[in-house]
Amino acid sequence: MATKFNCPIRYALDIIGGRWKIIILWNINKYKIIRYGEIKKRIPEISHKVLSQQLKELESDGIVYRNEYYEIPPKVEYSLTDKGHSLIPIVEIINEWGQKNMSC
Amino acid sequence: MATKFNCPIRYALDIIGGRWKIIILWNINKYKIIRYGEIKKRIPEISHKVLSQQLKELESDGIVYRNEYYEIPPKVEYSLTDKGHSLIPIVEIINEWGQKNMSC
DNA sequence: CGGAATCCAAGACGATACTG
DNA sequence: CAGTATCGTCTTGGATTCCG
Repeated sequence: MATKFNCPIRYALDIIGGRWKIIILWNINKYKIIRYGEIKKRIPEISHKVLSQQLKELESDGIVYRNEYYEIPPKVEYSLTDKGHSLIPIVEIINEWGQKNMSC
Repeated sequence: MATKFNCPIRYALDIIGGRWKIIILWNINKYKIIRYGEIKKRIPEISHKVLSQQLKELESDGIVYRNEYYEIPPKVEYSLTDKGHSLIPIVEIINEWGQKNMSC
């Protein structure tokens, strides 16, 4: 997969460029360990289907852990991998820029 | 428009979250002043229409200047505004992350 | 050359229902 | 509760054309 990209910035954007990825990382980092339903509650605009998809992609890119408890009803917790943690400075700098430039 | 968002990170993502925005900013910053056709040449995968759209959005968000020379054939140069420059640290940190994590 | 407008295809998304 | 699958909709994007 890495061979798809000739250029580092495109590799990075392929991982974090998804419409909700930064917001999802932002929330996982905030709560450290967070259940699926809790993420959904924090990001109401995202649909069930899309949230699942994006989490799956983040997992397969090695950004988040998925910890499944084999219970009924199911319980799944998400948290950041080391690679995921290394993205947090990006998330934070984007947030800071927003704070400085949002006029309200 | 700013009132659309309750949260800084969403405001920021609305501006830079577009599929090609970061790549476009990356290129404008690299050349400081760059013509439309030159951007197109640097990002061959983006179509004429989409590049125009994204540039227009970046212009209306106050990120890039559009400098039109009234000639035939037309000549249009793009450059970063101050607000646009303030986004460069974000672009660079994303690039750095890509360099560290791209395995090739 | 850069941009607007058109038309059409591809794919993203939401809603829903079903499973363990 | 979390995830998958299906389906219909609707946005997005590409190709093309025309204009200044």
